[in-house]
Amino acid sequence: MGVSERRIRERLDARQSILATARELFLLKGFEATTIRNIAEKIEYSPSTIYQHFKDKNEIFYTIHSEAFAELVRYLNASEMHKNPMDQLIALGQIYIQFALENPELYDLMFIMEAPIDFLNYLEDANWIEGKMAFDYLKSVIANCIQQGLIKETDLESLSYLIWSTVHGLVTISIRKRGLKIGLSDPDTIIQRSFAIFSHLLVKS
Amino acid sequence: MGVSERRIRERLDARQSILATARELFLLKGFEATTIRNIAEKIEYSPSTIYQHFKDKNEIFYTIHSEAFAELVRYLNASEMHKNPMDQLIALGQIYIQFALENPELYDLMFIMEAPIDFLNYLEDANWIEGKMAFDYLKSVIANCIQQGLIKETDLESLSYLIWSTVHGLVTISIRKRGLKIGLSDPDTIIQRSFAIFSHLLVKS
DNA sequence: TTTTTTAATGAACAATGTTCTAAAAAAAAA
DNA sequence: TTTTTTTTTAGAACATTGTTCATTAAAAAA
Repeated sequence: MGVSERRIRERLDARQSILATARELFLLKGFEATTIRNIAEKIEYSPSTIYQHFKDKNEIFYTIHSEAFAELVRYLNASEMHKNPMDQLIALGQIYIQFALENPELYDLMFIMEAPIDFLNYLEDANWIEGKMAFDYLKSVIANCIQQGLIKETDLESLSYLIWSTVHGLVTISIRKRGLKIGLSDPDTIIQRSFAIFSHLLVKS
Repeated sequence: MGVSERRIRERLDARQSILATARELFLLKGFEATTIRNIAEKIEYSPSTIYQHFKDKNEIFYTIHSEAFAELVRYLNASEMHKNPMDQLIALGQIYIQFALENPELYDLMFIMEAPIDFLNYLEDANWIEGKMAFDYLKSVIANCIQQGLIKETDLESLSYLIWSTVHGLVTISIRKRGLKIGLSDPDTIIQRSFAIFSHLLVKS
């Protein structure tokens, strides 16, 4: 009988509507201003029902964070149009920056906020697979660059960490509003220019 | 009569003890876990008294944030032992990283957390002078490098932003715990190695 | 001593995440 | 169809939070 299947489907639907609403409110008002009661009200359930689907607020936002990684991957895939790994690497950086600037709240959740990592720490010895996969992908592209002699550097891990850090730094200064109130010209422009300088440094190395 | 002077002094003492306690608790337990009631209890005042000295919790932590900048400047001053501006620039980066790794909570408050900036936004058209001064100092050192032909780059602002972003990115990935759960080797080590690579890129440009 | 100004308090408010017990609904068994 | 069992939902309750406000205590001025 398909009754139990329907129940599973209903549970999944409820879960999905919680996530969709949480995400909507989060993008609209931010993490702290998105309350369990807000979410519950919008999906017309009681607050306590939400706790049958998620351990706590952090788990909800950990899940959204994971979904956001799927979107980032979709962005990054566009880099594979480039045959030359150096071109691909630079495209990767540009797309990463583009994703962050177009989805600052999601980027925040993925790479700055503590909530998702707090939930991860609650699960014992759980790895941050979303981050690890993205970093491994970056590493593989850089490895190609090295292999083809486009970059001469032996320490793959450190170079990858440097490149990630650089684009991460470029966008987080902006996202956490340290760039605005410092008298800089338009944030997006300076990020693009800074990345261009960094690309030149890399290519000529 | 010195009576009003004493009262001013007493007010300042109270203010200072609020700040000292807030800072102590913050370094121990973090921002959110440091409550107004915690602070009040420790200095043996009622919670409401604190609001006679500070508008809200954000103002307390904005003040601590400003004090932390004085400490950062103390760190950075050590870079002036170098005559060669390129050496100074690299020392600047290393000291900046050192400060962040030795005072991760303070660094968080200064460059990542939203609380101080939220308070700044409450004051209308207030500039982030602490950040601006630090950035201007960095710019001046880089300007010296350009002037002496050690770096060939016309866009001073973008290059400065790039260098700041890079060291900021290096340390924030670690501070917000994205480096740990990714299977990286020791965070401090990889940060040092990555910065060394970056230094080489800069020097050879 | 009396008046006025200043400082400090304690109670109270609204909002939060979360838990727990009881009710309602649905499914399974009789 | 009726009864029993299981699952789902709700509502009340708890402890905490930042913050405000009327009232009391203290200190300074007159």
